[in-house]
Amino acid sequence: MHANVKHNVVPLITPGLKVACSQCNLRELCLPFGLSDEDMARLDNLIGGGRKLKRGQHLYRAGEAFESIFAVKAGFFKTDVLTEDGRDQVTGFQMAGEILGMDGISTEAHTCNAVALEDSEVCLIPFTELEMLSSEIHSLQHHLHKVMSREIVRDHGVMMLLGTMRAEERLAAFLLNLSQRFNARGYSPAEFHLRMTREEIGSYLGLKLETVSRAFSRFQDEGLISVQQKHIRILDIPRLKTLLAPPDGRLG
Amino acid sequence: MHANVKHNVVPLITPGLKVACSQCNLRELCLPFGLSDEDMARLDNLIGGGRKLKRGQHLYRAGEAFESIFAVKAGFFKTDVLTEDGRDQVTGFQMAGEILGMDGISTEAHTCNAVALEDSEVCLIPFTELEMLSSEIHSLQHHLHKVMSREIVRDHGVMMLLGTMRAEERLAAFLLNLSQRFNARGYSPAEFHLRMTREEIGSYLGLKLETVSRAFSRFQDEGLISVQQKHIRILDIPRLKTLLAPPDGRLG
DNA sequence: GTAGCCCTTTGATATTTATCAATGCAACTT
DNA sequence: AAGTTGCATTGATAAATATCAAAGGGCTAC
Repeated sequence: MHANVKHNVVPLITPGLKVACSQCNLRELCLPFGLSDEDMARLDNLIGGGRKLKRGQHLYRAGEAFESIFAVKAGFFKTDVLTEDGRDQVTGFQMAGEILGMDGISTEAHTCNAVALEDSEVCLIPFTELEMLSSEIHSLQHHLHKVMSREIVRDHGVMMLLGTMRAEERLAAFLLNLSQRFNARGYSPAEFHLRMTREEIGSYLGLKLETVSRAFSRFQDEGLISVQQKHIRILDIPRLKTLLAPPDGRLG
Repeated sequence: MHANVKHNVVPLITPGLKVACSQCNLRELCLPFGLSDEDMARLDNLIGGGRKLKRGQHLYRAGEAFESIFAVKAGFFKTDVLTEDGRDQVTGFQMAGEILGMDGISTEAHTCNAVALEDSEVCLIPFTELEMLSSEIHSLQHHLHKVMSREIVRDHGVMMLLGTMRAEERLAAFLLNLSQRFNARGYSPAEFHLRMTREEIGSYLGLKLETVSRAFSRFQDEGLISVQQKHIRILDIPRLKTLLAPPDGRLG
């Protein structure tokens, strides 16, 4: 009775196998998107072996030298930024097929922490080698740029969320985003298991954990979702979506 | 009596001249950073002529086809995202030497609007050509990646601001950020002219314009700054910085 | 030069979210 | 199996910010 329930075809994870983009079920979501077989073989060649992490382990920490980016092969991560004065902001949650570590390129050092929220596995992509290969393979270069750009666009979405939405709107947006991403990976969009705590959700959404908890309870009372600890079932996706679009709209 | 007052050497703008990275005073802040003379000449060659914009004009709009990124040569811009339901979030303010438009790479269409907040000039950098050239010039490729990564890091900083700071902290961070960027361009870090309205500041900071106005007034009452409409003079930078670091610290 | 408009400021009040506190639940350990 | 610990829920209250409203100031355009 545990989420996530597979609801259709795509077999997702083949744990224990040697990393190889050409064999990976995530290739359409990940860096090798659109490469020819030949080019994919060259990419395979530069990608370092996979690395497994236990829940709670850091993939990298702020300040560490930047050498690679990472593709999530299985599992679930959070990234967060910590300032000297003790502020802590979760900047994202990453799942299979998503790329981690691009923040480190600018300063040659990671600027945030990446932590596995469940037992996970990543592919290691040495960045200098990736740049070299992408000079030769135009579609790889372009796709890398798209991935980085997509991250910028995603960040703008988070700014929108933090800057303009109230607590329940933020949580609705968060749930719908997770739902859509699980769906894209062949999991149920309606029923899933949260890997993060209320506090981590709160940090991501700019809310306190109590506020997150209350919003969950309210959604449950209203029949939008059912919540049992970390197990979420979305009962009414359309109505959840309407929470994001104020009916009359502060359209000023 | 108008800001911004030049406080040292760097002559910044040479309006009317043909764009040429090799002649540009911004080259150390901008894309050609670190290129040899020869490579810079090649970059010169691909950069389309400059484009001038009057205050209020759009450089691009969300939905338009993406073809180029832009380097701000002179002036001041804002970028904002608008959703169907009427939410409006300013995602950044850009000044000389900064790059605009990288959000458009991922979908081949711009995802936000860029508007000149004063009469401005940009260099047009056709992206396909830039990719081709950067395949050949490794340092250009790497610097482009750094610029994109820097944008991601900047966005994380904004998330931190929106997610963890209260109104006065946000405004202090905003002013200190502007101060530092003006300083880096040879302008006074203590005295400058805001190009944006209180509402635009508020949108960027996730606050209502009245809250921004009150925070300005409070800072003035406390002798931290002097405000006269859009003219800002920072009187006590160190004390403004302490506003960002809560003395005891919510260091939980 | 002047009228009009937009921007800004300030006050009073309402709303939202945080804080403080206590209890309950569940998984993990021993 | 019981105890421990961390996580989640819920309630009462406080604090922060938004909203509504009105008036003043400065810039722009005519």
